[in-house]
Amino acid sequence: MDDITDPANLPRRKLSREERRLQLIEATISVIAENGFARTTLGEVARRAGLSHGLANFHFESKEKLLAATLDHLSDEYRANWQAALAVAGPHPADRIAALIAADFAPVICTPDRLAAWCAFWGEAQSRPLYQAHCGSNDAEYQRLLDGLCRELLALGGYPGDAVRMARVLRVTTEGVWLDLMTMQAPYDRDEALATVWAVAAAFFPRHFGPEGRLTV
Amino acid sequence: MDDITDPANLPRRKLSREERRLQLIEATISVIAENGFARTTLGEVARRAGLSHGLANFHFESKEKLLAATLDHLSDEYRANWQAALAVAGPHPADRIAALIAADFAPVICTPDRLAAWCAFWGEAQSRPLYQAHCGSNDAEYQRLLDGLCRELLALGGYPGDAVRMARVLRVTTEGVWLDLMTMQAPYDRDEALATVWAVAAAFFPRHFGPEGRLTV
Amino acid sequence: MDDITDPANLPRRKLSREERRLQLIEATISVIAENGFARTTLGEVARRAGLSHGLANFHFESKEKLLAATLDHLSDEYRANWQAALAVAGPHPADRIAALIAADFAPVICTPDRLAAWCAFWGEAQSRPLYQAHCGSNDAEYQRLLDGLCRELLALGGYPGDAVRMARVLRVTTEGVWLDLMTMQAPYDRDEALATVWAVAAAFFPRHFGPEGRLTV
Amino acid sequence: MDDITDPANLPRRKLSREERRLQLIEATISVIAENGFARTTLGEVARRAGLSHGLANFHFESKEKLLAATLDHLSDEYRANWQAALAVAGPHPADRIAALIAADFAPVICTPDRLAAWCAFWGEAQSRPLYQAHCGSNDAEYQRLLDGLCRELLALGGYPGDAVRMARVLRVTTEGVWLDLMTMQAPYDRDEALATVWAVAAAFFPRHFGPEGRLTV
DNA sequence: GATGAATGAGCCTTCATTCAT
DNA sequence: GATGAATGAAGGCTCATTCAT
Repeated sequence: MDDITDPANLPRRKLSREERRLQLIEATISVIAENGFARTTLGEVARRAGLSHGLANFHFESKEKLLAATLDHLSDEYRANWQAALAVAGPHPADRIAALIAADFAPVICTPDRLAAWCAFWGEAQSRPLYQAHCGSNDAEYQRLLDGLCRELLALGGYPGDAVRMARVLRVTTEGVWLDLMTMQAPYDRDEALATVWAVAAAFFPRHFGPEGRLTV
Repeated sequence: MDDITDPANLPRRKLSREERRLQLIEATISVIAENGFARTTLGEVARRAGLSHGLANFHFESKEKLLAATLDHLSDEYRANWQAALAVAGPHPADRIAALIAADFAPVICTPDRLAAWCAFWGEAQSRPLYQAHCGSNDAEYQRLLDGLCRELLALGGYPGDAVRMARVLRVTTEGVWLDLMTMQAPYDRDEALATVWAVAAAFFPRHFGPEGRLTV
Repeated sequence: MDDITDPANLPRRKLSREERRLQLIEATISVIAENGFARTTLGEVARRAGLSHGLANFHFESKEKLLAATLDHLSDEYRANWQAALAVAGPHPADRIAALIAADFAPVICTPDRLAAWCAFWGEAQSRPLYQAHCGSNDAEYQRLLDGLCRELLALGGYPGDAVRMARVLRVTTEGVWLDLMTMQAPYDRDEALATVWAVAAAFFPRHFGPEGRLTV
Repeated sequence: MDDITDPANLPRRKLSREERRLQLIEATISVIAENGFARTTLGEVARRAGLSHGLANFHFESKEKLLAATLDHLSDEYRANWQAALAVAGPHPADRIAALIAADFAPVICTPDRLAAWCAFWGEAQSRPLYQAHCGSNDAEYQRLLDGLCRELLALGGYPGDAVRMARVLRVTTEGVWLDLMTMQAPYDRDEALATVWAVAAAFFPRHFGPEGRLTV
């Protein structure tokens, strides 16, 4: 009855807290991406994770907290991604800006599921306080960093213009092409998306960002 | 009891089909903006319009169709706005591009409610087929137009670069700053938003779009 | 504006009270037959009658009363039918019983719509008081008549058995084959239905009801 | 507060799936019988079962499927009843026909609630496809059996007549007296109902079915 | 008479949450 | 830890009824 060698007992083996949480968070991203915020239910999340209905509540206490944890996960993952990219980038501001741009289209980050989940969080007014609470500081950190890099490169290159606006354009262009990838019926591919953001950098910093997607420092 | 000024008697006043539909659509935009897609209920829409919930179904048959009609309304309104702007713009491509950019930030269009509603429709996976069906052709028309104008201006000004990408950047930058206006805790104002998009145009077409938000043809 | 020769005014011409009522009752029978009791709505009845929604209530005050009037109509029609059949039948009890049986399968009465409506009224518990109130006396009259005829024929023919039971069997067999016509996937036709009831009469009164559906008095 | 005898705690007691399903099906039969098809609501069914309305959907997914399960239950119960009766009946066709007739008036089957529910399913056009899908095969099996028995007895006894029609009359007479029990204000009792069907058998097969409800083989 | 907009009660269904096992 | 039965609030929708026009 309690034979641990019985295969029927195997699926029931208890996973660690953290493993279960991650499993449920990934399922949540997937469900949000596919069904949208409005039709994301705990039941569907649990089903996709191959778990029972009640377990999601057991691990996260409430749907609200599961969504918050999901947003946290996405935000941390995003931050870790660009930080890793920065770590291996050269010291020149153009290098670092290029690294940040490229990082946004890394295969781990620029996944259909993850893009759709981001869009859902942006679009849902209900989630705005959630978003502020969980991504606000990460976003602000990113923005300060990009602002600084643009200011440095502006000074180095003697370019005209407003660094804050340029940083903003770089950021929102990325978000915009992400939206395109979600919204359009026959969207362009990830390379074209990256090239589009690169074109912005090339327009702002023509002597550093070449037309062919290469740095020309 | 028969006091016609009694507000309780007002809802029973009959309006024409079109007036009621518009009233309900405006209420829908308002509710989506405030509560998000997931928490937009027929009941709340009706309450905000000061009507009974049954009336929404009477006029639109279902929630789905009310949302579709709302999206149609937004889409038509947006299209009418930029077409009107084009109608009074000069023939030069720079004039026309500037008109299109400015139109996106017209007070009628760039309303908090309307921006939030647009974002909600973009973000909700559930509404993607709806969006395609109701805005797809308008979007495509806008994009073709902007593509053509960029191509003309590129040729006229002897600028380097890819017209399609430039048109795309102009469009997604607008969407991006709209998102900022929705997402940020302390967003910049509409003028700064417009200036941001203008900065893109100035970077792409420096001899036509001056740094001060003025055409320099 | 009030040109009576304008063809557009023709469909609006006001019908007499009785014509409208009949029109609505026929529509009700049709809707009950097709959709069943549970899905019979005033709206559908009005639509099928080609009239406006509110008119049904205007003429019948409530749905309940429309159904009652429909049942009255069916009941009166049924009664009128067998009374007419009796009026032209000979005086012999066998003649009169045969006339009653045949009357139940007259093309005017034994219509799919009407059968289905009868079944609906029988089946719907809710309508049982309604049924009693509106058909009870007609049913009782019919039953007394048939009881009497069976008693006479029993005496005349020297048959054994209980007249009341025989009358009951004749009646319920008719109802039963009606139900068959409604319930079965591939029911037999009206002639076979009539032959079935005739077979009962032939079993009870073999010297009067021949095997070939002919009286053998 | 934790008193297990407190009735308020009872509903929270968990039962197995099958027990709950049966409980809800019995409640459904009862509500259909009392209120009719049109006024059978999940809420009323749940209330009568002493459960929450959500549970009905939990166990049956939809009202439609609850009704289908109810019909299945009735149909299986009916079939099991006459099969059990056949199992203990003698081999002679008259014995078997008599067993079938008597089975239809067994106290378990011929309950007011169950009769009313049957009538409701017959009468409601909406439920006709449901009926075909769930009772069609059982009905056909019963009919084939009765056809065969009548044919055998006809041959054995040298009776004139059409076996199929006789079988049909036996069946519809049963249904008809059932309807009487439902429809009439002061119906006769179950014994008289049985005697009525017996009278039919006696008329068809006089040398086997005696006038006193006894087989005379 | 006739129309159809408007109301609101009531239904079916979904789903977050609780909790006995 | 894990399961899944049970609850009940809330949402979408239908429809009988009312009533201004």
